[in-house]
Amino acid sequence: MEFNEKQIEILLVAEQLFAEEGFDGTSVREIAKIANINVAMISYYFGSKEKLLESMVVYRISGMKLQLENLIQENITPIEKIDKLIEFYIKRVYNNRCIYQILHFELSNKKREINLDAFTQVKNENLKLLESIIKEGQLQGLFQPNITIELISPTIIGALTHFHMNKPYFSEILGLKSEQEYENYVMTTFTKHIQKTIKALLVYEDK
Amino acid sequence: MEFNEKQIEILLVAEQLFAEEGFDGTSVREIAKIANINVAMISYYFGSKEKLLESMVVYRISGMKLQLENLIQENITPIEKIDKLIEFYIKRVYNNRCIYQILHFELSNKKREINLDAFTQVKNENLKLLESIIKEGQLQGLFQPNITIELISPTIIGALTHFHMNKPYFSEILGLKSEQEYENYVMTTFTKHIQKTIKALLVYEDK
Amino acid sequence: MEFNEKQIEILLVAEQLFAEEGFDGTSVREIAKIANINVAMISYYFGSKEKLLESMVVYRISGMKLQLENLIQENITPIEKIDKLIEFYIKRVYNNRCIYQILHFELSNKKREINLDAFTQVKNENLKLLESIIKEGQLQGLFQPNITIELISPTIIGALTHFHMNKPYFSEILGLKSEQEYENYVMTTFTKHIQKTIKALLVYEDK
Amino acid sequence: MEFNEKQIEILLVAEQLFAEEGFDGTSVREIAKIANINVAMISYYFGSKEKLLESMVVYRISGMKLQLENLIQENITPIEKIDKLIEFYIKRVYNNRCIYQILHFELSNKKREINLDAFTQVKNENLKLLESIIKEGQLQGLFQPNITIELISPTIIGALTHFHMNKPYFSEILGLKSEQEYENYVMTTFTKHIQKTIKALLVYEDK
DNA sequence: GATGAATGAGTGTTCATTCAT
DNA sequence: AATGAATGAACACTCATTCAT
Repeated sequence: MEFNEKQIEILLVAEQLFAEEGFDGTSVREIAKIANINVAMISYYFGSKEKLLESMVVYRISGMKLQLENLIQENITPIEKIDKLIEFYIKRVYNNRCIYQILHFELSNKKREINLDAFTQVKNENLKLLESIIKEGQLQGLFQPNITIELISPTIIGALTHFHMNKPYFSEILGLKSEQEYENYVMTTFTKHIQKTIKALLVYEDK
Repeated sequence: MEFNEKQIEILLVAEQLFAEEGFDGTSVREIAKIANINVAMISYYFGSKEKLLESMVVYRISGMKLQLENLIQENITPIEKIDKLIEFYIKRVYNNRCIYQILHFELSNKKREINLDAFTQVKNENLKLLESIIKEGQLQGLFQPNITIELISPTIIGALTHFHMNKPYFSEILGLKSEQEYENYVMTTFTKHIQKTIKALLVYEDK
Repeated sequence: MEFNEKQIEILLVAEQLFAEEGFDGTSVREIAKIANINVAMISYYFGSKEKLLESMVVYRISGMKLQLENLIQENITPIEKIDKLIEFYIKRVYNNRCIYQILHFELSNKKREINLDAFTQVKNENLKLLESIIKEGQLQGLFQPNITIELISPTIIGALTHFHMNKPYFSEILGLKSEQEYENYVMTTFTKHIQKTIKALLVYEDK
Repeated sequence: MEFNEKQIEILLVAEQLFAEEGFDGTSVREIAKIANINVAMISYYFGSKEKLLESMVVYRISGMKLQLENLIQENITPIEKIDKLIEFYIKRVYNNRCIYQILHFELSNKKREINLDAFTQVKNENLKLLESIIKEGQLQGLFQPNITIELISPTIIGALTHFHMNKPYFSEILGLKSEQEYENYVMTTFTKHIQKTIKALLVYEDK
């Protein structure tokens, strides 16, 4: 599916609004007003408000697929790979934070039924990649056995999501005064914290 | 603020619906129907739908306050305290998962402005308690210095929240076939994973 | 099902509008405006526009049921019974001409699916009554055999309906200048014409 | 007014839809989709949806005009003429049942104002022809005097129209299982019933 | 001559809330 | 104290039509 310029503009406006006010909390009129188009255009272009959301998912996920394959190829240690993977992961979630937030909500919303196969596929690929890195590390005797690999990804994304959802609170206690400072914190201190946490987990010998 | 029996029933019904379908996705008629009361009761008892949400927050948080004070008193090692704290923490979030989920989204919703002072206060107390434990451990040379204490709590809650939001996905890949199995997994494997992760972080010596 | 005063007022307004402008050609706002009520009342009272129509049918048909049973009991000749039946029949259709017109249309409209069991029942009862009168006449040697009884009723109603649908045309060529004159024509000349027609059919010996 | 091939195709599609779902119940998009043309074509070719209807009337009526003139010329008895006229009449209405059904309702619709002069003209010609046949029969002493000639035509068309509008009901009670059986019934039993009815009326001596 | 894009007005319905009792 | 009736505003969506090309 391909989108024209006007459609993409609508998608971007809608994405921000959905993230800020929720899907149900956003009216098509609001979207139309901000996107500077006629209300009817949304039905015209996407069919319905729900289909607009689906198109949004398609649009965003199509831009997430590839990219990280070459990460594992590089001739670096598993530890470094983990660092790189986490950095890449956090960047991706942060850059796509709107759609992540929207889906985060709609996923847990029993009412809506969106086709999330593409999204699940992305998650599965991530999981497989992570698994291969960890197994490589375990073979080399660097990582401990008995790692619940499936819970690593939610630890990373969950921490970031929670942090971001409570942005005002954390900005306050961490003294982050601008959007720039906040983003900088995520990309440095926060990323390092997560990297350290996961690496610690991997090498930590439980009694 | 105190609530009578009928009000509490409304709060419980509304809590579940808000969690399942979102605040905007739930109509007062729906609540009234399930709670078996007249629609007008909601405005009558709480003033408005928004104030109902605020009352819900007050009601739930008032039941969260105290409790953990005596945790730190016990004559056990900081490591054991961390274990206990995390277990307690996960249990609390899991048992109050509905209100957590609701707040998770309403917090990040620019439209809504709920008074969250009580909630912030709880978070601050948690943070202080965690801080005192970690500092105790650091003094005893058990924990590393340079821990970003503020990011530990979001790591715990974030992981759990994310896990729970993607319940269908994780139930699938982990083979959890019933509600009971799922809850059991959270209380054992998941809890151990988080405990291990945080303890690893605290003792892990970064190069 | 029972209707209160306000509901009946809405039904009457809607009936006239549906008859004049068709179901699809009438908006609920138009009904609300003329009935001097809020638009939301229609959904509130009847559930939807379609259910309003169904209620209208129920309301009108419930007033049609009984009545004619005693017609056949009277100790008069079959010929006189036919006269009485036709007069009664024309009066009933004419007095309920709005709902007849509406149903006439909606019946033949593939889109709509209204529950017409009650209406069908009325038709069947009419048919049975007519049948018994004609058979009585045939037994007495007054009426010819080989009457297609099922086609008598459509001849009567069809003629009246067609006449009424083309009211402007017939008023013109028959010089009926007022509503009163028109109604008077229906009740006298038209009725006599139909009575004569049906009686002729019943006694007419085909070669 | 002349129509090109494409216009005629649109008219035919629209005619069927208008008959099936009513004028207001049919959208131009629906017509365009089925006729496999662009939506804008309808406004482009006909000016508007309403003018499309008017064109349809013009188109259909132009094909109805002549034809029956030679019926009366033939050297047959008035009775036979009546039979022929009714047969011709029923065939014509049946073959043009779509436009008849449409007009049936739009005529009685106060909203719409279609130019029906051509249609009225056809009706007047029919009336005149019928009148001349009956007067011929009366002169020959075959028909009774005191016939309300204007009510004969509505009796014929009305009966057929009513029968057709209630097609499902009559198909049911008459055991007509296919379109073919139905049409056959109209052309034989129904036609004979009407012929018999009208002839009976004409020769019937009222007490 | 013909059409895809776009529009403003209108559709039926649902919303949270208020009012009279 | 409690509620059924009622309301105006808003909802997503569809309509016939127009316009630029």
